[in-house]
Amino acid sequence: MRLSKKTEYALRALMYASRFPEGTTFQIRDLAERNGIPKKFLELILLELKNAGMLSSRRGVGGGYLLARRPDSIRSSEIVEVFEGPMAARDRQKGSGRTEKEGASPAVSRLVEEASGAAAAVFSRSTLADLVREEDDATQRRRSNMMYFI
Amino acid sequence: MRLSKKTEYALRALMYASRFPEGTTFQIRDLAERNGIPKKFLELILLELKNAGMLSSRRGVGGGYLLARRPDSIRSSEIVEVFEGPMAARDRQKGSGRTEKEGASPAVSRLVEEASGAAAAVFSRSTLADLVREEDDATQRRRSNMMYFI
DNA sequence: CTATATCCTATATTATTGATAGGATATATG
DNA sequence: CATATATCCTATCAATAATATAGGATATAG
Repeated sequence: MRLSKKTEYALRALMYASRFPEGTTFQIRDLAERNGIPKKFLELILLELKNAGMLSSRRGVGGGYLLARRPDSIRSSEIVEVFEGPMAARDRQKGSGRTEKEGASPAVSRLVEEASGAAAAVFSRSTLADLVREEDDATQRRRSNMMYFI
Repeated sequence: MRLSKKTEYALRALMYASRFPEGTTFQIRDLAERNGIPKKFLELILLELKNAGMLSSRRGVGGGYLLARRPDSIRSSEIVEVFEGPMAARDRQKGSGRTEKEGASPAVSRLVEEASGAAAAVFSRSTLADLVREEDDATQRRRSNMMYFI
């Protein structure tokens, strides 16, 4: 299972956004520079996240982006699905959907959907707040380990 | 989660192979024609499956391919991994592996690996024999449904 | 009015996937 | 041994998707 750069950048961007106090904005330029993400590419991504309702923005001087929802209310699965599309095909009504692939085997399709569902469940159990917390913990652990060598 | 055409064709090919009595061969041409798979493309796929030890072959007149192992001993995960690569990064020894992506967040990497692992587990629980059986059941059910409308 | 920063659409670039091409090699059979 | 058959192998092409850049339009604070 591989995430596209877009998704990876989006996750990192939202983690970055989570670190700002509620109501304060950050600028694309800073986010891009500090995280080594191409600025123009990042613009497109933040726009999509805004359209998905996870970010909001203020234009013009002193403007920027900010989280539109609390980090603990944003599931990782929501973020991933913005860029990777729906992870498991769901609520298809029989006959109407374009679920019927050309020569696809029903058994194979079913297996793939089960696997997708299992992966989706993992992303659903994780929130943006979890990711930020885990990242901080990892950084903390790294610091402690270094202390041993002083 | 999406499987490449190669993987999809490989699964279908092995299911096809499973339906032949042990020790008897089938030809690429027939498999390709009956399943709507480009013949030359299929050649490459069967060759990879042979190199992976799932098929064996006899060349020349009267030759062809045949399963090298019993269908119930071949996990779907093995087949998928031939074409999609290892599903979950495992047994990496610290420092030596090329697991360190450029600006990747540890928390994100960990999440992706957990999701991959969950998907991989699903494929691991399924065997080629399961797929064939399920396919037959589905076909049977479709027939029964049709009977209602006579 | 001007500097700033998001918004929007189009295009370019690169990588991956899907598919073809053409012959080399092995082998059963007459 | 000649021939037809079928796998084996490597190279290349074509189509698509992913990644990235370009250039301005629009809004807004001061």
